[in-house]
Amino acid sequence: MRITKQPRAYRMRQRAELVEQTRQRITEATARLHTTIGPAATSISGIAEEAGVTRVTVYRHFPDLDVLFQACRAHWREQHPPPDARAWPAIPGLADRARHALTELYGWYREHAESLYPIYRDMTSMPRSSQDEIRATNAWLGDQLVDGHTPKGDAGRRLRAVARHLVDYPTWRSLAIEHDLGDDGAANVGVRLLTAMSSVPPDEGRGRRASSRRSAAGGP
Amino acid sequence: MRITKQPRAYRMRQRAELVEQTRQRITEATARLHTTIGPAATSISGIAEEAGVTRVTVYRHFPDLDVLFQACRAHWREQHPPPDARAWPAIPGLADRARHALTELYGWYREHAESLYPIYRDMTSMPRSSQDEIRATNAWLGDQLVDGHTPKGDAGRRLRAVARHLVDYPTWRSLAIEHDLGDDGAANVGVRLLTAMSSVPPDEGRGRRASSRRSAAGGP
DNA sequence: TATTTGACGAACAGAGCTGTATACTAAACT
DNA sequence: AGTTTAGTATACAGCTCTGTTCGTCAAATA
Repeated sequence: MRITKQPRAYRMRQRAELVEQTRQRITEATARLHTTIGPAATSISGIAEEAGVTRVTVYRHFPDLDVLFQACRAHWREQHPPPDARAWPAIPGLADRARHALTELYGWYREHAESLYPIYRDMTSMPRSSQDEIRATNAWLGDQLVDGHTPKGDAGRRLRAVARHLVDYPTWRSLAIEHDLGDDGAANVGVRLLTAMSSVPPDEGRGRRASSRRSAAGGP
Repeated sequence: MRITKQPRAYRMRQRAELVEQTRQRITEATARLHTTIGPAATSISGIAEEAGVTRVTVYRHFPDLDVLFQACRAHWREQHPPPDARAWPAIPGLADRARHALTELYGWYREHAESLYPIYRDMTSMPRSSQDEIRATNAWLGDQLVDGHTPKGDAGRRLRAVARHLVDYPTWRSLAIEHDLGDDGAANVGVRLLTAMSSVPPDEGRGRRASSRRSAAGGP
């Protein structure tokens, strides 16, 4: 170890690249395991083996598991881009938007049903940070679905709650797969529910509060 | 060991009782663990310790884990009887019945929210037999909810699917807790959805209706 | 060419769980 | 009073995982 002020200039051009490749292999191995056996059954040893690397190497690259999990999720989503929910609010009618959005989203869920399954199943065995990230993403999705259609009071809160419930992967799975409605069937249920909810009497929710029009709701 | 035809009369009056007590302690210990740390984290060692018994004793009483799990569930449900869904079909109107049934059921879920949580969370780590039992119970609950209101074709199938979705514990949890609708709010959503579904045009189910594909780019 | 360093290989000590086997104890039984 | 047996205590051998340390190798680098 050097204690000199200028500890010798060392740039690592190609070196850095190799290092990055190793990091990638670890990240990808983790993603592969998370989407098959699931996070709960994924051990450091397993990751190392899957990546063709020593356990020590994994520890070196990711002393903090949270970082690995985040990198893993980021990598996977980059390779499997979800529908662009930012475009949803452009569709004015709630029913139209819901039909479009849910069809799009449920299609994506269907496409990656197997991969996403272990993730949601093992949610609680993941670090808090990852859980929060997933939950935030989901909440944002729901908000995009009803943005501009949520009145100020409880009616708005209820509609948003239902929207968030509908965009959740487990909800899709329950409707479309477990109860055999299929993607279209599940989407129709969602549309029906949202339109039905948007005309709920104001006293039907958690408390009582008047309903008005207009609202905003933004993304994270 | 005796090989006589009549291998010595041995009745075990009080003995049998003590044995049964031990079995009970094991069953209760298992229930306690399942409803706290969850089935996935419940080891034989843990059960033995919790029951104040040796591992060997657990093995002796329950060579088959499935049997233990079933006994455990039966015991718990006996101590915490769920609403009597057999009474539901007596209520003629779908909306009325749904309101009554869901309020009752969701109240029970609320009461045992903490206990049921680990069970459903760790569903997949339980023996198939237990999973099937739970699923069957749920399906039956849903059927009671819409019994007599299901037309012959797809419309009936869809309504039943929605009903089964609504009586599922995870659905309650998602609506009432995760998305903060509370029990009443969740029940109202259920009623709304069921009544909305019972008037769905017959072509809206699993049928066609093409969908736009993905639009790339990610959310947040 | 001499230096740096990422990755390897091997080992350590520890933890927890599994299933099986043994001999012993004490209480319930006939 | 003698027999049966549920439960104990203890041990074995096996498996997987954890986190850390240390010496070595080879390739990228100045």
